[in-house]
This record gives sequence, structure tokens and C-alpha cells, in this order.
Amino acid sequence: MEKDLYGICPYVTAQKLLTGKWTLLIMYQLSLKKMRFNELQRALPSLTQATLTKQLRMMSDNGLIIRTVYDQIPPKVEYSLSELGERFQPVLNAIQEWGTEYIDFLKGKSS
Amino acid sequence: MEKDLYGICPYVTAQKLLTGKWTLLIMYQLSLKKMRFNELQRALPSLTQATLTKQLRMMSDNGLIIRTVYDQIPPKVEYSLSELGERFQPVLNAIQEWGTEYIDFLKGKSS
DNA sequence: CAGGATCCTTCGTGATACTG
DNA sequence: CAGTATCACGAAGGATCCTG
Repeated sequence: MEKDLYGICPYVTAQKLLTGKWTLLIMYQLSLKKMRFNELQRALPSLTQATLTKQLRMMSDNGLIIRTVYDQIPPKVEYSLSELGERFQPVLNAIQEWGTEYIDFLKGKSS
Repeated sequence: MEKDLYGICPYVTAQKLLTGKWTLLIMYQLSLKKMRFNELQRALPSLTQATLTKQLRMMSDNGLIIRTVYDQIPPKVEYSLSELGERFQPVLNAIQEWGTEYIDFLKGKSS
């Protein structure tokens, strides 16, 4: 089973963590700045509250992001990248670049 | 819908393409050398034929890899990275590095 | 504002059997 | 050797309603 390779093979491990359909997008948003729950929702309009909540919890459990709760009324919760999340930046950059190239490729195809 | 961003946002686009549970692994394998169907299967033991076939077809359709059929008996089919696939290398490298760091993080946690 | 709790559907993944 | 064809399942994702 590939599960055995989680925590062993870098690729299997990374894939597991990035599995979420939105993980990459959230990582990107948070790499720009720390954000509150509603800010994220506005940045990712096609994502429902429930899903966003689950994703954030997963990412928090995995140590990718940090959840900071300010004990006040109205409630305020901020999400930011953890140390590990920050180190993810190179991947983000590489993906952005490659994604852009891929989009160009798509355009060339359709025209 | 986020579908609208496919072909527009690099991250959405990349995430779609890397969605498959095995895409990253296959990309890595093929980045080492072109491989035949059975070679890939041996390299990824926990992956069934059916699934591998589907993944390869998807990746081929997406232009990530190239499928070369040698018309002979017994059949021989080789898979290799396309131009676009080659350009994916930086992402692969970044992921490998980050994945390794993450594994270290996991170890530190459990101990 | 930032969720929690449910319910439901879709899609990816896998098992198995068969083929040129 | 390199697939194709079916069937089935589980989990991720989403819709909706409710709360401190």
C-alpha cells in the first residue's frame, strides 16, 4: 500500500497533503498575507463555508497553517502559514510558473 | 465555479492536473527515464493496472506525457514526459525538497 | 463573525475478469 | 505485454440549516 510510504517518500507525502482540491489555493492566499475566515471566503468565492472549514482544519492538523483565535466579540480568527507552510513557498512559485506555461499551451491548442 | 478558472489561474489549473493520486509519482518516475507500462507498474506496486491505465490516459490527454506505441509482437508501449512534462521538473524538485522537510517535521513530532 | 451538524451526491480509486 | 470493460465502494466535496 502506498500508505506505507507516507512519511517516507517525499512525493507520496506531499501528494497526500496537497490532495485537497483547495489546499493549493489556500496556501497561495495565505502566502500573500494572513487572512480571516471571511476574507478567505471572499477570495475563494466558489468554496462553501463548510468546505472551507474542513480544509482549514485539515491544513491546521497537518501543520501547514496556524489558526489564531482572538478572544473577543465579535469573534476573530486569523489564519497564517506555519513555518512549514512558509517553506512551501518555492513549490508555490514553481507551480505558478509552470501553471502559467501550461495555460499558454492550452491557448495554443485551442486556437 | 472554480471551473471557470481552469486555464486562467495557474494554481487552479495545476491543481486540476495534479489531482490524481498518482500523477506526481508517475511524473517523478518518468522524469528519471522513459518507461514501459509494466515497468511503471513494478515501480508503483500498489497501483492496479486499471488505475494506472486511467492515470496514464488522463496525463496523456492533458499533454503531460507522451505515449509511444511500437507496432510489434509482443506489444510495446513507452511513456515519456512531453515538453510540458519536462518543464515540470522544477516543481518536482521543489516538492521533493519540501516533502523531505515535512517528513523530518513528522519525525520530530512523533518522537 | 466564524463556525458546527447533517445529509447527500459525485468522483476517484480499486477489484476482477477478459482480450488482441 | 498492454491493455479494455464492469462493477462497487468510500471519501471528498458541497448544500442547507442552525448557533454562540
